[in-house]
Amino acid sequence: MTKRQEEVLGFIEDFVKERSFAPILQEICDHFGFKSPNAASDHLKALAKKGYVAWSPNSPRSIQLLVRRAGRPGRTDMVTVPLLGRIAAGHPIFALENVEDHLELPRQLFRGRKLFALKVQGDSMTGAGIFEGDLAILAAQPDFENGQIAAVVVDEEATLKRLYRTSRGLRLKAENPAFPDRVVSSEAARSCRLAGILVGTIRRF
Amino acid sequence: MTKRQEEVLGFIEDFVKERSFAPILQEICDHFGFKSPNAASDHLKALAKKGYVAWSPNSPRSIQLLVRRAGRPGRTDMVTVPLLGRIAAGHPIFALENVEDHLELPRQLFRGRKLFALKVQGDSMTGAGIFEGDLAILAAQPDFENGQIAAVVVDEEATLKRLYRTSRGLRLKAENPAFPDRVVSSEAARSCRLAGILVGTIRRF
DNA sequence: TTGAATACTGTAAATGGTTACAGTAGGATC
DNA sequence: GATCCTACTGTAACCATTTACAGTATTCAA
Repeated sequence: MTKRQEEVLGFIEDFVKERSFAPILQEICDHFGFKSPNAASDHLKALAKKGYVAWSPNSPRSIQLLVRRAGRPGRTDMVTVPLLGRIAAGHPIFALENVEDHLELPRQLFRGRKLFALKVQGDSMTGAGIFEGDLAILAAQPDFENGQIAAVVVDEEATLKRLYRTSRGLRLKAENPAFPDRVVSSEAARSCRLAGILVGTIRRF
Repeated sequence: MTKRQEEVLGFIEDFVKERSFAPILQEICDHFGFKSPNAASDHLKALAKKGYVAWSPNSPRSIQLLVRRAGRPGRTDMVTVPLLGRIAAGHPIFALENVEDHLELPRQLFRGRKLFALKVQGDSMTGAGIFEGDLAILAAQPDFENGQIAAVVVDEEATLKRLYRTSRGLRLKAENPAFPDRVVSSEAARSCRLAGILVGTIRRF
């Protein structure tokens, strides 16, 4: 592949990436300043001959890219956030068996380093604007500050609650009058692990 | 989306999956046995109006799928979503002077193509779990379906409300008993523009 | 130094594909 | 009973896009 052909192929790749369909000959010409559609056509014939692209005769925008080349570097720094399902009490939170899916999110969107996501179940936090089906984004952290919302693993289950330290132990407060507070004594607190604190929510309509 | 429209959309998805470019109208017609290209054209117009596809006029094979339904792998490409501030009634929504900031989001996180964001002000939609300070992600669309939450520009201001078509005009319903409904008559509807429909929210704690 | 490939310009024909306009029929809504 | 939306048929105009044909200049290998 010549240098020029590589440039043309690169342009087509970029075009497809951005618009999700291939350019017409004229658009290739416009980009490079060619004054005849045959300039683009010639390049495509060469690329087809060498196996980089294919297209159907008489069909606009039918160019197919046949070779996947090294991807260009992305500008935004992304984090892959695991969407966790059931969190078993005995297992480490990030165990592979817990991972149901992955989200790719821009790193700077939410604060915190070790991020993970949970799908909200139940209505215990509706008072804080957190509803069933929301994605809760959490930062894995060993500690919390009074009044923060966090995911706590108690009895083999992860629940989202507002946390307070009290003289009698840990207080888990739901943001919904229908759900009573729950106090975990300091002794029992060993069977109760802080999974992470809430840094954000995402809801899709 | 009607059953037939879903079938057409499904065919386009399959076609793109297999051949990596969109079909022409005639190919859609061939598949369904339509005898006029307008049959396919009509379906596409309906799908476009509802935000499922987009295409460029006079451009063969330029149909873009806007909603990711079946869990396609696809690498994460990003959209730059403008965070809009004050939306002046006379100006185009995307006017540069409106843009306060930009968000980089994974394209497949929210459906819709022309995305923009607004910072929620006020408590009129708390019943729908939308609170002051939330980022509302909206898709610019010319039309809506009954009951959808949308940003409407009335009197130089953008408000988020649930929309209904009624015999007397457009009904803007707040999701908070403290805020009364508002009905915009068909005549006054000219001074009231649909900016976009709500596709998601993001909250940062 | 000849031939073959690359890298284009320029014009025009041919055709592929979209769109416009007109119309039919059924179902839903009010 | 009027009106609107869906779901098509049919014809034809319009134009977008490809392709054919003819030609120039440069590079590179045999």
